[in-house]
Amino acid sequence: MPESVTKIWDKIAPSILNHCKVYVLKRFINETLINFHKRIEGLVYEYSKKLPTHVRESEIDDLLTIARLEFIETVKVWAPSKNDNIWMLARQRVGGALKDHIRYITRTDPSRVYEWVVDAAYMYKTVQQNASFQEKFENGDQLNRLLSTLSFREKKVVVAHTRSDLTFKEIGKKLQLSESQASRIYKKAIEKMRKALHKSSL
DNA sequence: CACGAAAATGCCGGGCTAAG
DNA sequence: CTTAGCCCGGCATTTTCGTG
Repeated sequence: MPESVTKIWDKIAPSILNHCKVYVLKRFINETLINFHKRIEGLVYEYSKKLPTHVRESEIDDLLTIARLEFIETVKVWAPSKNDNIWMLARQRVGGALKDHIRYITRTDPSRVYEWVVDAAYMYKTVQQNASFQEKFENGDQLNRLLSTLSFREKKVVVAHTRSDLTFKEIGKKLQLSESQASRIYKKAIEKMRKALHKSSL
């Protein structure tokens, strides 16, 4: 293609693309959403796992709606010439939208969200399915009891990762282990705690 | 001690997110 | 959108354990 033609094309391409998008969105919006429904839902679900149970239950529908809307927004701004895989971009933006929403409700009504990340990452991993866990956990010795079921090394890894916020790589360095080994020990420890908790709740 | 099973470990490559 | 860093699991290898 001669240079002049390329130049013209560059100039009109965006608007052509735009017309296509508008058309497709109008015509096939439902199909598109169905196509991505599983992934969007999965994303929302994953994100909601980080939240306290009562927040998750009251917000999950809103989050789903927000996710869908943001996905549509993403289609509008998507530039296929840069990356033909829209999901890469969509996941990022949808995730951001979810966070914004949580931030928003936190500002509006702080009592609805309780400080979840700070001190207790493992609590959520440990008790996702156990709704009554919050009451039990209010006395901290439940935690101590669970920690006592772990070996010295496991305790060290769990505390380092949750409380001190170290990466597995750093923990590994400290304890003369590889990153993956630290990861596995951590996972095993969490599993152990989960089982212990489940047992004691019966 | 010898040998096979089971557990622990390290490397590597892929998926995912946060930051740029 | 791209990149860098993190986590994780599969696979191969080493170490530990249990038994004759």
